[in-house]
Amino acid sequence: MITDGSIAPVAALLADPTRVGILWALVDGRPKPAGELARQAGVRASTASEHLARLLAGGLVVVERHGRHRYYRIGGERVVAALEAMGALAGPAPSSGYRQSSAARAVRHARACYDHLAGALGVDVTRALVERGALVLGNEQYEVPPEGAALLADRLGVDVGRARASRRQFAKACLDWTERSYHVAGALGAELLERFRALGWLEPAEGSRALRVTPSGRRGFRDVLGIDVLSSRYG
Amino acid sequence: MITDGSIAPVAALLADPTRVGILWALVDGRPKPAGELARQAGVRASTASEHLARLLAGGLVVVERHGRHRYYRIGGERVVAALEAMGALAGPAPSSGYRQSSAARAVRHARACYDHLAGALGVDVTRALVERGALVLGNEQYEVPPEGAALLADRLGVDVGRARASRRQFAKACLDWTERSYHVAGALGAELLERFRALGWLEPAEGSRALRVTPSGRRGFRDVLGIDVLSSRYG
DNA sequence: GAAACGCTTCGGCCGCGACCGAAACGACAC
DNA sequence: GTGTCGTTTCGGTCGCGGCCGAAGCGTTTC
Repeated sequence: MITDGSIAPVAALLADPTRVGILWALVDGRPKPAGELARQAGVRASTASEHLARLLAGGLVVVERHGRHRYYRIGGERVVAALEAMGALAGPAPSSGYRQSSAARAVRHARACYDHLAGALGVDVTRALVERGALVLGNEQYEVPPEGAALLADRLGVDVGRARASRRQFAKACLDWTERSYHVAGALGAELLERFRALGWLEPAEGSRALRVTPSGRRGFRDVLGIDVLSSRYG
Repeated sequence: MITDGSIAPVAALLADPTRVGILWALVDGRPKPAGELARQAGVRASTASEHLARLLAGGLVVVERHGRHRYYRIGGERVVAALEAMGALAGPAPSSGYRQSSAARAVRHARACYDHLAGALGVDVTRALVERGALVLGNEQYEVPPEGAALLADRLGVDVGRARASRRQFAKACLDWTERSYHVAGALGAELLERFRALGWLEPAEGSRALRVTPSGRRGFRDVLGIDVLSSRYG
């Protein structure tokens, strides 16, 4: 919102395919060195460096220096939201009636939004954890009572203490547009996603952002959280 | 969502201040002729025409021909959502901690989202109408029972029949990000906003989009809908 | 019919920016 | 120290696109 007329410069940052490619390579939340981003975007290192400098100045990415590498991360969920809004503008045919593309359905199934778990699965996981007393919805964020922490550690191997020690917001309650419901984000959301990956319940699909539920993941979600991944919601 | 990598061309449409100015002049939902848009954007008619042609090709605006005029309208709520997402990217300082600017607060107070009433006031109006039986929330949209139509006509002068006859969706339930609650949109939402304007309850503030509640509006919202505009929600 | 008006198309000018290769700048390894 | 590697900075080329004025097209008015 707000925006006097000043959105043009930041929109210009998204107006170049190379820069969009760089951002798209970063939406999974993992930091990546400039060289890899250059390779993925299909340009020389010098060109990518210029793009990264502009994205940095615009706040769309942030840097961390590690030795002689510079790791770039996405600049925040606002950036992902903007990418998705632009995608909604570019995706559907200009005609008014919009229907979901198969790609959209695939992504909807389970996806890594920024670096926490969003989409239908993220909402269901969050609800299941609330039902089991592992999460309590407070003001704009979730809390984890002591018995909840034990449950998360025992059943899922989640290290709540580590998430709490992070400098990031602990367990933000994030509203998912398409699901119209909350899911847990922040440090705890990232930790959950990391555990699901480590447990082999989720694995990256071939296409960039989507996550696939593995057979063992189906069992895990059903037995531990009571979520039936085969239900119609995920069709 | 979706977005293979194709968002760059549509982002380029928002990368020019003149085009953004044109779109910004259209977000209130009223159709405007090309000449007026050129004047508001501060360019010659020929330049504006080129911009409008590009916006049209991208689906960001639509045209209607009336006599020798061509009236342009905004291309849909998706466009407004994209503008707001870009504004969220441009507005807050690059540093992480985000706080609302005074402009944001002013706009939040009451605003014309697309052409229906959104923001805190839109949500409250919708809730008040639901409480009084004028609206019933159905599946993704509101319905107006017969006694509700009578109430809307008597107390506010809203012509429900005309809204129902419109080719637009009648009374879509639209989720407001910042308020995290529904408000009524579609033809009925536009009709409501029009009535509030005609009654003199709302008037445009100096800054483009914001709407101001007039003194008589304060009385009206309180007496007819039980909404206290002075409450802290609107601060 | 002619004239006025709204809008679009065309030609030309100018500047921004995307790209690359070469060179400079660190950080690490030996 | 020297060499190597990841990254940034610099110079130069090239094409895209925003801007205007003039001309063209369609509509309304007299």
